[in-house]
Amino acid sequence: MLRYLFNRLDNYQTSTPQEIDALERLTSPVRVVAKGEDIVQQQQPPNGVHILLEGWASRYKVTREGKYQTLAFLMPGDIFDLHINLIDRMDHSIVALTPCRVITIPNHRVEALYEQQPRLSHALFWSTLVDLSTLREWLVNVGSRPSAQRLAHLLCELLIRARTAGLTNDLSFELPITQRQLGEAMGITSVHMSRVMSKLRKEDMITLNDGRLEILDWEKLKEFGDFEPTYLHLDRAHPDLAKDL
Amino acid sequence: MLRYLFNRLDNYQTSTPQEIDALERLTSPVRVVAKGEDIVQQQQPPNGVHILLEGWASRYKVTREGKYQTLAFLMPGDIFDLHINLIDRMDHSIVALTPCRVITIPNHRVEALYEQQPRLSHALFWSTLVDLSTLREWLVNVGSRPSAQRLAHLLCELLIRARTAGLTNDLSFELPITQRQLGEAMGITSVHMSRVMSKLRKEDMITLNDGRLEILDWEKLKEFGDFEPTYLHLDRAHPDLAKDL
DNA sequence: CGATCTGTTGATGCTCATCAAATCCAGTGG
DNA sequence: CCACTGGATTTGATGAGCATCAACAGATCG
Repeated sequence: MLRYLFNRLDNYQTSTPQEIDALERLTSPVRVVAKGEDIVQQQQPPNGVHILLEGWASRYKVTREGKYQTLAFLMPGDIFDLHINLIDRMDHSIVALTPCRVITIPNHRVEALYEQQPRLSHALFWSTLVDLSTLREWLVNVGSRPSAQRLAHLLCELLIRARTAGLTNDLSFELPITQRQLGEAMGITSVHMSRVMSKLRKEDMITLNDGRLEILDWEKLKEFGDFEPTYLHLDRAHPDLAKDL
Repeated sequence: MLRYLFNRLDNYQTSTPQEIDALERLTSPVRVVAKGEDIVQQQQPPNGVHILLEGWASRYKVTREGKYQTLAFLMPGDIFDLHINLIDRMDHSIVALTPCRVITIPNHRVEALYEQQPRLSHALFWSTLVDLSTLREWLVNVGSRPSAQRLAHLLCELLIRARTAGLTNDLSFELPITQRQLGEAMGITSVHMSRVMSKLRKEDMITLNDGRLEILDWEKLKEFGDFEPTYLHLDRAHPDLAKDL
């Protein structure tokens, strides 16, 4: 059930069957969330740590002007809002971009996990730090790169992340996200997103059909998008992950 | 010595003299860093938790095109890179914007702190979560707001943060930051920054002389910048902090 | 099968970057 | 003490990048 999550954690350290078991026993029943529905809502008190088993989601905020800003894309195997229990109200929401299956570890059980599974806790902690450095890189992306490079950078990141979870097939993976949603992540409109996407297509870097992205020329896309995967901190267990593509 | 830090932590919970003492005993000697010099450098292994005693600094990254993107401004009392020890190399740098005085808690002593001072650890943890939600808000700012509102929003945030550390005098505080540096934080050039700044001045929202910012009309600036301080999570100890201005 | 959502393309205009030049100021060395 | 230098700020002119508005085609769905 937690296959994708542990695939990802393997990039930090290999988990033991006991640890996998310990984590599974702490979780609540699976919650099914329909596309478009909020998994976590702004203003609500945080109720625990969530793990996305299936589907894609996005963390977002809305400005007074009604503009949506996506703060992160969440894919199967992602664990989110670890350690959020010190805050009394969520300052953002998380919405299901596709039908999702989610499990939750209630706050009171998280403490037990820290005490009883320190090694696993470190791995989860590591994944939180990766989320944080990814957020920093997004700010660099939105603040400092022109839109075409911004998209190229994002697609590189999503490929690597999908790959660490075991969601890829060579250089392609399911990307069930609309151009409008991609635009909301990068601070551009869906109209401009369409133009930028077609540029990457015309230059033979990618194809995107039926919600499946295929990267045709990894080196070119990586170079064009100024993508340096060091911020994903994968080199502890697999130093060459981004190289052997 | 840690006055500003504990002022800020007071927004979460009041620390006991014993806790203040415990933290002070863990720190290394004060390090003096010249203006323009890096306090923490990209590629280096993280060497511990840092506390800024005096001066301002910025967390930043540089793109291949040579553009600087500021990820955070650090002011006296800020503690940074808590829990960073799980990552093997820094993915960004921190530079002193003014002459700075910094102390460091080495990694091996941080563990002891967690064990011996759980209550204090929670407070430090809380400040890390606030940094994280501040980063999210920066992404919203850069990705979704026009430049004048972006600046207004940033200035509101800086006032509140300076205020929680005890660095303000009514509605004014030392802001020893050039317009170029402000621009690098918001993804605009220094030329455009100058125009935007003069707009806020002309509309009688602020003055900025000799490195001191004064907010002339808090309500107007807040409204204009779409500033909602909930993301700073100050309402646990002082629900009205942003209101009683 | 109409209704809605998504993606595409064209036309137009605004925001901000870029280039350039002038002013101001702090620091430096003669 | 003053000339010189380099950084910070300001203002103007021009152009690039992206938003906005609009129209349409294809896909999806109740």
